[in-house]
Amino acid sequence: MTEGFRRTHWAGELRAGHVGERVWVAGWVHRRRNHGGLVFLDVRDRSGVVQVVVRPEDGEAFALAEGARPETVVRVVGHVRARAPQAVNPHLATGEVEIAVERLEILSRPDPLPFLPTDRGVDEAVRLRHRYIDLRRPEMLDNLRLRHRLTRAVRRALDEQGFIEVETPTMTRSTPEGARDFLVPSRLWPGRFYALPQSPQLFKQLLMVGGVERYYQLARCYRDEDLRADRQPEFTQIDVEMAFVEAADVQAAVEAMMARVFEETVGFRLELPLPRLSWRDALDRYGTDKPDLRYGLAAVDVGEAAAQSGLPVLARALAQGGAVRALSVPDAGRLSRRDLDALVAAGRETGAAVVAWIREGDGRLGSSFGAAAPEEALSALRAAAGAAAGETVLVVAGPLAGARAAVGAVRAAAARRLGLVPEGPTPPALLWVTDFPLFEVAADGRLESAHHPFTAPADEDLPALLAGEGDPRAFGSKAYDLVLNGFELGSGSIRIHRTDVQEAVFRLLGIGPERARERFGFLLDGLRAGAPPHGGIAIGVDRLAMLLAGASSLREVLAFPKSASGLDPLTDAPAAVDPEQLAELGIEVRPPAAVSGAEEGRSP
RNA sequence: GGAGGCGUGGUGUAGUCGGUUAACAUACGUGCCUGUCACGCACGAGAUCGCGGGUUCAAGUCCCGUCGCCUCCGCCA
Repeated sequence: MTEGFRRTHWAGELRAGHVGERVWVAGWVHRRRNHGGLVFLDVRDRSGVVQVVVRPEDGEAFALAEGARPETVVRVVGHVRARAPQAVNPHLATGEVEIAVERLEILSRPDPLPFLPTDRGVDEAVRLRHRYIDLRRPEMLDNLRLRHRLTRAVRRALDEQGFIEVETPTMTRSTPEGARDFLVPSRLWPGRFYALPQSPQLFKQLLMVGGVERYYQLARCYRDEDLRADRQPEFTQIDVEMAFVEAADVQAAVEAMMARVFEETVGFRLELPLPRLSWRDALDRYGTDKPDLRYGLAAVDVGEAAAQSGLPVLARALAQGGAVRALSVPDAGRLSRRDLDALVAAGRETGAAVVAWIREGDGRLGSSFGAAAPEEALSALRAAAGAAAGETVLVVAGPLAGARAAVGAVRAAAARRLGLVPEGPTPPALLWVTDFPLFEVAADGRLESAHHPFTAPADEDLPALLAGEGDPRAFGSKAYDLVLNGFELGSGSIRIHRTDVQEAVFRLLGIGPERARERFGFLLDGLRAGAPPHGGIAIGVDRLAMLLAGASSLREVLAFPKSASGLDPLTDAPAAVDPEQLAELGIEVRPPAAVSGAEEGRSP
């Protein structure tokens, strides 16, 4: 080996077995302990930390070591030697050895840094502004590594199943429906815009028409909507599409992939096939289409008991065509009155007309139905709810949608307060939610696609759809969701591959032939070119990585995330551009006052 | 678009009912220290309390506005 910036070993890999070897190690000074006549440098690289010992008799190296601040970039040449027994550090993987320095080189001296990787509790805004320092923290490197293992497992699993990775454009055309687009102005065609894809949906369908048959891509997607802890404006999907398949085939392919992902990221062996839950059952029992099944607390329909209970509030809800559902909570007296009030409040917020509780105490029943509520009625409701002795029953009533939503809210709040929600990623609750409706009714009464407009209807509803008969709101679809620990991980469907079916769906959605032609003409032409039956799914990589890492924010598994307001704290994007650039694009901007205000308001 | 929380030396925090010199830890600088590993000890420098306005004899503290960060609702086919 010749001179230069090379190294022979990773710092973190040195063990007793290396004792006596002459090694070259390079990295950052993690910590320095200067005892005057003896200096310890902890040298950190990607693999970990190793202690380097420098003594006055080491000459130049000693002078350099004394001046080596944390995060100085160094290379160390020296011999690995065993530490004296009393000097062994059991907390360090390399704690049995140290490097006796022979030569120390300073490769780069840092300015005083806003924070050090060893600092705890640094504000996230500061971390993001100086992400290159933050990424040196082992936790961040671990998250990046986990994400790498995740995408590697995806590629291996899909490759083995015969999928081909194909890239699709990120500069494409805006299609209506769905989220807002990010637009890219065209210089060659002033006044026209590309759009960044919200997903490669139409391209992957055309790849099926194109005979690719099995496609996948780790696709960047862009949606201009407000952010959340689990939502960034640009994100990555495992985009999958297959020809000549039914839903079960797509699901089987994804399950094999997920099994590999869990195995290679968190070392967990998934049991296959994954459980299936119909959309209707998910809503009836858990009050959400993405239930967290790491805990039970399933709701039961207690409409009959409610009708016979004589309780006026329940009778009223039923008379208005509503539903009454009940949830048995094994609280063993752990839920305080205040907890119960909070659960009731959580349920009320979602639009249930009634949220009440019935509990056992001192050998009699108490409830929030009021003192006048007959004990037999409460007892009958408890029995209908399947409550065991000591369990508290929560009753919700109202219009079906409100009652379902309340079940979901109360169930989640109860699980949280009872500590039923595990912290880490394993054991996971991964399942399929199937049999989504084809349409749902928007606030303004119009039909919208529950999944997206290219989702195939259920076979039994196809004739009615084509004939323009029946109630579209009752049509089923071939859509399915993959749900992990209460998060929607992915969404997929068997697609429409017949032009007449696609046109019928557009018609019901209020998309006329001209508009369909204008927006989706290339898809309709494709379907006319001999389209195979096909279907697929898109799975959120960021969200999956977040859950596997046990993180509570997407930002922890992204190297360079955006802030909650969509700003990039590192580059300060989005930023104003030169007037010349705008002129070239034929764009005039009315500068909002906020742009200059943002500059002044920024903290130094 | 809406609601809430937060903003004080580089970093993380304290600062009571408005009151005199804004405190602590750490990082930073200088010196001492030969077995530490969150090394230790001493000394030093470092803040117009996010920004703008207002109330007051007096504002880090109260009021209004604004910017930023975080969380949630709306939104996200």
